[in-house]
Amino acid sequence: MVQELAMSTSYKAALLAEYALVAQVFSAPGRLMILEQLAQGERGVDTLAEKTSLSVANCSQHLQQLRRAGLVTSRRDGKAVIYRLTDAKTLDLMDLIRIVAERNRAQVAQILRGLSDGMDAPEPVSRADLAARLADGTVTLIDVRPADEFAAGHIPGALNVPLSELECLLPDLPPDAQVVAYCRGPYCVYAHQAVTALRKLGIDARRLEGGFPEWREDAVKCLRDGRLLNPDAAQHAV
Amino acid sequence: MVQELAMSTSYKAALLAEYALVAQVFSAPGRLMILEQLAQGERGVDTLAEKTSLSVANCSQHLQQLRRAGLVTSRRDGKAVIYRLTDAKTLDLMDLIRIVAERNRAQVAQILRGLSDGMDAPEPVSRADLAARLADGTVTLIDVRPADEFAAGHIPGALNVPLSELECLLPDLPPDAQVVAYCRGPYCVYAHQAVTALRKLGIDARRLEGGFPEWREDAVKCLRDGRLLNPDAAQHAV
DNA sequence: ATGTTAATCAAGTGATTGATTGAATCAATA
DNA sequence: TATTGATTCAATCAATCACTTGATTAACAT
Repeated sequence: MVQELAMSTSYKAALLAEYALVAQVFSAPGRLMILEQLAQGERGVDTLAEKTSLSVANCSQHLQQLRRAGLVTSRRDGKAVIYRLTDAKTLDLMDLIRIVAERNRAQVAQILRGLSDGMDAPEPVSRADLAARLADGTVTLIDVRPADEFAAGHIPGALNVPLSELECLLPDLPPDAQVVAYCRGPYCVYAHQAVTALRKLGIDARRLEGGFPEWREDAVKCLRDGRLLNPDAAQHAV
Repeated sequence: MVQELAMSTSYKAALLAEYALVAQVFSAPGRLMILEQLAQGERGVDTLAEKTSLSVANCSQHLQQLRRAGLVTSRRDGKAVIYRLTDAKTLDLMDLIRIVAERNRAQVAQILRGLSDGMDAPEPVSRADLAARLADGTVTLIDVRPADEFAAGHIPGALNVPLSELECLLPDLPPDAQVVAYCRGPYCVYAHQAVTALRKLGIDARRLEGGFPEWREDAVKCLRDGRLLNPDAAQHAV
């Protein structure tokens, strides 16, 4: 039994080391950026390096740490090596890290307040609400990501309006329009900023809860359940 | 607008640094052990040092990292400084780290198989199942933690049987008894080992999903909802 | 073959981390 | 007030990490 106790501590130490290793993977801002990009879809190394403004070599090294931890897998496509997330749960973990940070670290709340620039940010719109509103046609949905990411996939019915072109949207907008903005996900600040900018102009703008990856997860789930969340289809259904 | 984009990246960098910092706190086995202990209830520094077999100074330093990250708070009780978790969500985060590790790292699955020592471990018992079974009286619930932790709080109806005293349980056990074992929580291996040992002796033993902290969380929730999960009370209700 | 592009590897640097030791601080009590 | 015991701070060391640079491998095109 003494032997078993000793075994116990060694097993425990090994497990704790494994858990710590997984946590460590999320403890570098660069890797969080990479994971955020991979959440949008599979990407090559140079694309990731460009989007995260890391050097290619550095990005590659981060990717291999992620692979060693089992969080990403790669395949070859010609000269390119394409990486993708192995498990959607990874995104849940990232989101929970964010939630714990927001709840327990005053600094985070302060930064988020800074993003709304003095205005009180309205509650985000839930994905279910968005689907209903899109079906009604009572809302304008804008995708605030760069054009290439929009092209690689977006919520049906969304307009691609990168932050720098926000003003171009205004002329086509009725004054009482309700705008919902989304971007890469919970880590991305584009939608925050778009909402703040639009509200400064007196427009009723709100943020979508989560971003494109979260919406897609929901959509996949709903399709699996035989229901429809796809707003284009929903319009016909309603 | 260019200025806003620059702002965007600086805000984003600040947020990512915050998230990375929270993740980093979970990236040391020693801190995970401390958090597991604090999940059971508030503890003083020397108790934590003893339970985790860390030096007092080292433990204190870890605790201050945890405090800097906002995950624990402290109060003074006489000469002692008592630490406690500020947020129950922290436990959810630890559990999700464990789940991601189990799903994506083969090594973890291998270690867990090693814990069952060749036998195929049965599915854990859910907490709802346990409540029902306890009410029926068709199950023997054992708490495999050290006596002092049992004394500081345990599931009503549980017998305290530390691993080293597992054999003492046998004489009082009918041969067809169903045993459910629990310990500190998902990070703890005591219950795994108790189940393996008992099953080797031909006893129908299973592990409770989670551990004492998770059960308590559930119990608190149920009390808040006006329902009753407390098995002692449930026995009267049924 | 040769060159090109994409990704990885290898080595080195500066900064950070976890742990140890011993001294300093603090609150309660004699 | 002085003492005691519990905790924290400070200095240190070895190990690790993120990142850079330059060389190397791999797939494809000419």
